[in-house]
Amino acid sequence: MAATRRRGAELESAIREAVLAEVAEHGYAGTTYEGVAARAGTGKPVLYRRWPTKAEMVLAAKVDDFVLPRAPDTGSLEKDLKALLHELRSMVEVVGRETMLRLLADLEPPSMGIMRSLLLTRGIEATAPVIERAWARGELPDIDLPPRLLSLPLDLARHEFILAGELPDDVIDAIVEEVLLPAMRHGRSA
Amino acid sequence: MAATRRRGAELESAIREAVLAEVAEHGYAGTTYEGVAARAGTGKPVLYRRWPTKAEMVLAAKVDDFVLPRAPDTGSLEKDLKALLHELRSMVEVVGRETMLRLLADLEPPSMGIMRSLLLTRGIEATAPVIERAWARGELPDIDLPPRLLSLPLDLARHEFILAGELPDDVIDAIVEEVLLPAMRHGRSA
DNA sequence: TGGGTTAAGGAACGTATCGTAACTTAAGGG
DNA sequence: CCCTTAAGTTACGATACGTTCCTTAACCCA
Repeated sequence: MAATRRRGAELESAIREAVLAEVAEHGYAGTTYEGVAARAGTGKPVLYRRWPTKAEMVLAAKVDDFVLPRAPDTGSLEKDLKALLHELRSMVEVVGRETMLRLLADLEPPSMGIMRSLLLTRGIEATAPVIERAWARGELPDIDLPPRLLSLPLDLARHEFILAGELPDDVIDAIVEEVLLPAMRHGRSA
Repeated sequence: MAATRRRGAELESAIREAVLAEVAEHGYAGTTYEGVAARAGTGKPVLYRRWPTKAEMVLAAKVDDFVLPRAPDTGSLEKDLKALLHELRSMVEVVGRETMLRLLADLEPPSMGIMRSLLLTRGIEATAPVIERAWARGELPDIDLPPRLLSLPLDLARHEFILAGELPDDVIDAIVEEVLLPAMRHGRSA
């Protein structure tokens, strides 16, 4: 049928687009190897050769959506933190609650570790510049915060999103005002 | 074949035991209507008549495992909080990470809301007595903490368990010392 | 106690997806 | 230009799904 036969990057990106489209259209649970293969104009064996499980296939297609949230310098720690969580919200909404939960449930040790450290590392990396700016402004004592405190903002927001399926503005405000600011202003140094 | 035919509570508890055994043996993903029916000595239609989805069937069997963690009075807020998280650990280990994640992913609005408010309510109820004892000891200013701060201990522990699959002692210590105590001692009142 | 209603028990169905196994034949490299 | 690799295609058995139908035991109530 197909006079031509794709290889390498061309094929991979066609598959990637098919995976994303299927997940967007039918959800993670409704995404199947057969559906992806059909949409990508290829066959199941081509997919199985690359990813032994659906979870790894979806993760490979979605991994670029796990971007690093970057908070703008708003002039204050409180506003920076709120801006950071707004950034995160856009990000998790792209990934989606169902996909996030099923990836966490389906992925096995090798890939699971990658995803976990990706979430953790990003959580710390994203918050670090916000803290450094607060130091520069004199809003926080100039001592290192423990890693757990650095990952706290994204951890709390993620937990909220996983449970509630959304992250409304007032919840962001409450997290920042009631939890993050007190903990960071008075937290133990590392 | 069966000269006798069970009904009501007798049948329900046989099914319940079968669900728990199947989940324990094959995991949530490996649990099927057919497996449960076979183990309970009944048929699939009997199960489908009661629960339209596997998630609701498992939730019904597991709901009693979502107990309220009770922290003993250890004499200090710090130790009370650590004891509370140790209690929670026993609880979530019974439910299991995979079951927790897949229930969160599979349950639909009606049952999902029940589970969510169950987690949230328990999280607040479990922490409240710990805070009251801290007030009595003079360890905390005698002002109401916002609900988000009350649910924070179990929220953080749950998030850790969901991501890491375990909740080691040193993580409990770090959560309490680096996050919970600073936040609670200096948190805004409600 | 008898008659009627409910639902348990059992079997079978078509459908969908899984994961794998062949086979052919383009595509790309030496 | 040959030769290795792997894309594309078809087909397979196995498993679980969700449903339908039928029988008859268990229970309720008159």
